Amino acid sequence: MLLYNSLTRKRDEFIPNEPGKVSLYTCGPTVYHYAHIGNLRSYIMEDILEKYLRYAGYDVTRVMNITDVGHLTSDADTGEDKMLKGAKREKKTVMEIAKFYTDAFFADCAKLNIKTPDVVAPATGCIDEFIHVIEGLLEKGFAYEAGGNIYFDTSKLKQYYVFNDFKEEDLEVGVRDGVEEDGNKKNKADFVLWFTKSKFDDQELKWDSPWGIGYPGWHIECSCISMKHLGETLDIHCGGIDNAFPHHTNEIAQSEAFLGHKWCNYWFHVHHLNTNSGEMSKSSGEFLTVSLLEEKGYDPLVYRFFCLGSHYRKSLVFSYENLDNAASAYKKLVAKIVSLLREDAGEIDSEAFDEGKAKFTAALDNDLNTSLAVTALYDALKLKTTPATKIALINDFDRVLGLDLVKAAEKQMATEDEAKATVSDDPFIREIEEKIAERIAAKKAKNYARADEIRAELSAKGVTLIDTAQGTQYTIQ
RNA sequence: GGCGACAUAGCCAAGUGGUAAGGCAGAGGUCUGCAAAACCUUUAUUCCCCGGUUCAAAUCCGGGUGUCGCCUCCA
Repeated sequence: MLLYNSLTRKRDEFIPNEPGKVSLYTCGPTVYHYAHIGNLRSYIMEDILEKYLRYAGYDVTRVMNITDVGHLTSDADTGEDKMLKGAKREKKTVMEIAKFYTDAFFADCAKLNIKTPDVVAPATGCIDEFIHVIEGLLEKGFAYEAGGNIYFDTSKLKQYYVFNDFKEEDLEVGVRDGVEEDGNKKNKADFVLWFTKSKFDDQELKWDSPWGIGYPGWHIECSCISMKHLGETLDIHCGGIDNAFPHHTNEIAQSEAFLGHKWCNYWFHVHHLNTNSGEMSKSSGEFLTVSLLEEKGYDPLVYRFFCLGSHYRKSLVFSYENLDNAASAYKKLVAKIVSLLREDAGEIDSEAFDEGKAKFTAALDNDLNTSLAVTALYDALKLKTTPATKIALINDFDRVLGLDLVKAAEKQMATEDEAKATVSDDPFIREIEEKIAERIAAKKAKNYARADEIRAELSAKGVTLIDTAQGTQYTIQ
């Protein structure tokens, strides 16, 4: 399998450290607010990666952190802790905020068929490990104390900028508003491992440490949580592209300085979801969440399908027009599967099955080409073979794609059958059925004006009539 | 200013040197009294631009242009 690796900047053949096993680490959310659908695009694409690795036969262990402390809005001591900000906004404690938004995050993931990682580790549960690693870095001379805080010394590394060919003198400090230079740093790129001096006296969560009471820097948590659960080497590290620098760069710096050897081989970065007006953000424009899409009548899986139509290394533009596009394609797929399920299933033709499957794996083997994998799904439906074979293929693909297509089709069939079988004990249903009978009679008598009138009447009550070969069917809104 | 990614029809996209897949939308048709659905047909002489290499370039090379991202909050 070929996988683009941000470290080498090309597609590399994926070879795990231990044959047959994959250790996978994902930067999880900072649980100070709801995740927006741009955040969730990353988790959807990472879910595809995880599921495809499993599909390909690997024994995968996936770990995700939950950032529930110490993530400042700026790296200098002047920034505000995001968790604290969230707590203030909602007049709750930091722990209450963390619990609430962690649950909300996994609820969104469930709706999008994103598998919960094998290990989910909140940062606040690993303080001892953070302290242990920081102590090690101090001992080895990779860290120093200044102004009460512990900093990582990037000048001690042979190569610090691993993902970008940055030259320190070219970097602009304070390119964004609200970011100030921290005078305690020896080098521009140094970063905080542990804070003891904070301007925020009301920082709720603090721990004792050899350097005084304080709290960890943001970057240290991912390194430590990964090492705690996955050991000294890691196969794939995932995250959004914006995290490549500085977050992942810092993770590599501190992990490899501490371990004294190469840490992670493959870096998988998902590009951003944008809107027509630019990057999606929590602070500007419409705050797009899964719940909002649901309110607007979209099945969350339609959003997943929308994401699969594009490649994870391309930025994708979100618009309702594009989502409608996906919704309509999804609906058509389900309808096709419904008609397949109503046919005689027949036997599974293993030759056709293998042919369909080969296209699918070829697509995903090539740097997770989900768009082509979806095409393989369409191709499977077009194969000249039995419905049983097609359904088997769709179910097989869905282990990776997670679109619940057969499930959705079965649900639709059940609704249709139920509507047919319902006996008229409900007066409204009885009225509808009487009207339909009257309309059929009118049609027979070629009284089309009356037939259309009845259809309009029912339509006003939210009942849509559809004439099919099997007779008139109706749906109630 | 520096670094990186990307650029293919109205939209989403495939394509990794051999003459432009697929999906959505649109158009025309078949079937229906009409709708709807379904099915069939159709929609890029050309891949951001300009050079170059080659028998052959969307694909390789050089130079531009544009969009997005990063340069200490973001996925």
